[in-house]
Amino acid sequence: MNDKEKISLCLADAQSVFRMGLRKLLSAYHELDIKGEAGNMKELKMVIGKHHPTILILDYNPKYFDGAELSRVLNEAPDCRVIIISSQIHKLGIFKSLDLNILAYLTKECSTDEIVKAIQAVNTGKRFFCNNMLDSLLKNKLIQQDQVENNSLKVNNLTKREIEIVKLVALGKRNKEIAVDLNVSHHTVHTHRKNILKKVGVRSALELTNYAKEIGII
Amino acid sequence: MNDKEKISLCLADAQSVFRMGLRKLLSAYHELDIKGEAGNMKELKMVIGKHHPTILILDYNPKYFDGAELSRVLNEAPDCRVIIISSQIHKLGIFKSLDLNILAYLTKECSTDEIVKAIQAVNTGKRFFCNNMLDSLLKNKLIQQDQVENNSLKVNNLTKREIEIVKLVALGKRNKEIAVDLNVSHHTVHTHRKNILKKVGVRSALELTNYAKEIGII
DNA sequence: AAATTAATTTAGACTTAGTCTAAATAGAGG
DNA sequence: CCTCTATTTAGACTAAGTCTAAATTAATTT
Repeated sequence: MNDKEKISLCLADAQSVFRMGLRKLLSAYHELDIKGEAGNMKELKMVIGKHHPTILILDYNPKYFDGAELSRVLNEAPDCRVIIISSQIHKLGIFKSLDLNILAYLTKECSTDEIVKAIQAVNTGKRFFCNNMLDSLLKNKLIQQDQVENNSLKVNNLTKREIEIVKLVALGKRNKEIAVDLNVSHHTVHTHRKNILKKVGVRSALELTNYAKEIGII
Repeated sequence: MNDKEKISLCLADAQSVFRMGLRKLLSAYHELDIKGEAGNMKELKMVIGKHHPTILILDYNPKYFDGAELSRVLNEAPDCRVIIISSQIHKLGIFKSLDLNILAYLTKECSTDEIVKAIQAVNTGKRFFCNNMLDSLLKNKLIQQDQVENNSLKVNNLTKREIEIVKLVALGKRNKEIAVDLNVSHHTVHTHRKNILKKVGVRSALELTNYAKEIGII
């Protein structure tokens, strides 16, 4: 096979053992060409700059791959399609990330078959969500059944004002502080907060904050 | 090398890719003999029963490995020493688990070097906590500096009564309900609760519940 | 034995958050 | 014009978290 016909891949994961496993798995597919690996942000910038891969497989754990820097790097590499393969659904900026070139979301527990399928789908510009990921999103009420359609997701329920409130609540601000910030009565903030909790289906500011992190509002 | 001198290993992890990586990593060490793998509880019971390994390397993700059943299986295999290698620190029943034969805790991001070191330590009956794990526990205030000593941990701060309260709070019970349960005034429950929050270093019942799950109280 | 300390208990005052009902205003779209 | 949604304000109530204060009991030390 001509090298130019090969799918150019890079692996970014803080878990070196997982990278080893991915290499082993993908070595059976001769149309795939693994150009390089990265265990942190610095290495990722290097391999992207050096190899310009068609596809990047990324476990985006924010402890090792800074979100803001990641956005910048990926924006500078618009031709690089991204597969997120994560064990940390909690910190997925999943909906926010749809703006970027992230086409697939996998969990680390998904089958090797799904990993290969994801690569093939993404290579032809299609989206792919593994079953684990969809199950997890459904179970955690991040999405409803009617928001899943041909492996694409449509969200989110909150209004502009409510999202403003969520951001401030997530910062740990009190209702009265938020009221000052937004130049409204503290009763208003109170009501918004109540409506948000009901809409999102959580019971406290802490749970709401977790939700906000999950869907990438903050 | 004689087979009887080899360290008999089994791998239990829902992530097949990670198992592939571990196999690849450990294949370089000829004193290690990987007897079998398991991706779920059913398979784990089979490989333990069949191979009676000296060491089990386990990512104990409760979604795939039921905690209660795990305890039972490990109790029935008292000679099997366990290395936990997890990406989900949040759900670690770490202190509770010290009763079992779990001698080492690693994160999936730790270096391959530390994995090998852990196996060697555990093989000679020693405990091992990787740097990531200790950092994480310290950062999340699950332990304080003075609770780390020669790679062993001494906890926990809470009194008997406080632990009773925590359990009931974690069930979502109200102060007045707890007061009835324990035959004390709701003021008492109130004060206990306040003291617990302060002692644990959290700010709400929800955070306390998370803590209780982390340290294995519930 | 006495003193000290930790654990458990009770109490009151205050702030904040969450749950409820109710309603006014403004804008978009049919 | 009517309706629907978003936004706003308000009051009453329950629950939880923060504060101070103190009494009783058990365990430990001196």
